[in-house]
Amino acid sequence: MTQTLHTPRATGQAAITVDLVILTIRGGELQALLIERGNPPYRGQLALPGGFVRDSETLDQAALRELHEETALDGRQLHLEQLRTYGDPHRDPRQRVVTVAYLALGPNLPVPTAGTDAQAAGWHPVGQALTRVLAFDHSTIIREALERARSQLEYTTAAAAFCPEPFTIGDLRQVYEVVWGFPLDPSNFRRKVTRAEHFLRPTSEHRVAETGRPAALYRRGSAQLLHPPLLRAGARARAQFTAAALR
Amino acid sequence: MTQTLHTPRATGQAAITVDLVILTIRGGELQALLIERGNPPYRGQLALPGGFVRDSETLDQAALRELHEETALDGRQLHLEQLRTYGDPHRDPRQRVVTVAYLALGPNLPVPTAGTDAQAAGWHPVGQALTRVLAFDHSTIIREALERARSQLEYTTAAAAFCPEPFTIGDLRQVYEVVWGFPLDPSNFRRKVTRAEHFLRPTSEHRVAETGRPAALYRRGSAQLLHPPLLRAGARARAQFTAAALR
DNA sequence: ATAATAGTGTCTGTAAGACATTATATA
DNA sequence: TATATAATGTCTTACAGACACTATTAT
Repeated sequence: MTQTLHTPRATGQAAITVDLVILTIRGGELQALLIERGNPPYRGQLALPGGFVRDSETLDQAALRELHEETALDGRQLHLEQLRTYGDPHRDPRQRVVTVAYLALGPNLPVPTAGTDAQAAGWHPVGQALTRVLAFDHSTIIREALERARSQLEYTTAAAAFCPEPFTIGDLRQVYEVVWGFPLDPSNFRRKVTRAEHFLRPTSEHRVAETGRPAALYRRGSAQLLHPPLLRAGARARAQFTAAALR
Repeated sequence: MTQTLHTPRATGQAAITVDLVILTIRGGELQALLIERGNPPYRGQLALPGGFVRDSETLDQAALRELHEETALDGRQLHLEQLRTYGDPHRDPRQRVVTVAYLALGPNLPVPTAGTDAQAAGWHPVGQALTRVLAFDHSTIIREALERARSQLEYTTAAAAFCPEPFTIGDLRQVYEVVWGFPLDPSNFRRKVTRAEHFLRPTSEHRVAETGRPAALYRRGSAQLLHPPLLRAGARARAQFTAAALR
């Protein structure tokens, strides 16, 4: 027990790692950063980036460090949160490894440099990533991360973490559409996010696109939570109805 | 890294425990199960129940086992979910201990038996528990657990886990009032929960109270999520307004 | 009758969904 | 001009908050 801990024994000892589900939007698609394993087990298979937690660092610090090693970004610009911990005794065939999974959302992240262990790292559309067999229990982790990300968009302002500043309301709407996988009404979406307090900070600038009226540019506001939430339920019902009508 | 793990080294090794925030409603108050530590460090201080994860069990199994050891209940009747993982390198002064915290919600749990390590276990109102200094980082854990529980009541049917079956709508409303800490309109609450699909399963029975009209009895329905959610925001705003008016 | 809680009904304000209309750019 | 996207406005529906009113028990 935490309370007694008379003697340090093998019981309860495990290696601690952090694994990162790093999501970004590239080419109008939601993509996740995956590495190709260079060593057994699961050699040659895709896996989430991650690594050991060092003796001197907190779990959050370990996640930030791994994030920096993989994407050369510091955590100040993006959304990073603990997702869940996975500790099945046989999730790693070699020894017991308990991994704390983190979810990171970032804007237009760069093509990753070659990993420190000469592992190829690259972006993969999450749709593909979900159908592939990943190493360890990483398929489960990425599936739960995607659901968390979708849910975060409902109740928080996390969607703005996907947008490089400054951004338009159209950019922000595209984030929702790509992550949720169905279209939103542009008019109602605008009304919703502009009325939410401190979600968007207006600028006086505009962006001239290839075509169409120039769009006003915004920056991220101070709000973390979205009140009231922007729920998928109604829109999803409509999308399902549409999908049913097409069958 | 999880991916390489060339050599088993000290780096990343830690003891793994589970800690439980077990909440129930007793005497119209939200209470948490705490143990009094019989050994240093933090001897004599209050702490969350918990213990080592065994080599052969999953994290969820460890939480269920500890729950059974502390309350003599199996997990089938109550709500149990992983809360968060705490791994500050100095959270335990003796060695590195990473703990996976769980949140358990149960109906009218019994007075706990003496702990296996002769530790006194007992129920404490969460309000008091929050003001006391608990062992380790358990004050943080219980604070985050309370916020999670309050949030769960908004988006899920978890409130019913606090009610011994069968229960009345008044019982269920009292759960919300006790956990959230402010009163709800009985009429609107009834409309909300009865219209939510598969939240409540009606029975043909009624309960005759000391006074007042007998109340219809319900059992928990199959729904896990509450659509649309029952948000604190509006009600909280009213409560704050009321509190402000009283000052 | 009175008190107390259960349960129903109604009015109002807010916000979401659907969709029409106007504004401003490029080709 | 046509086309595309931005931005505003309008109508309707769903639902929450407030609260009046009825129902059914015990004292």
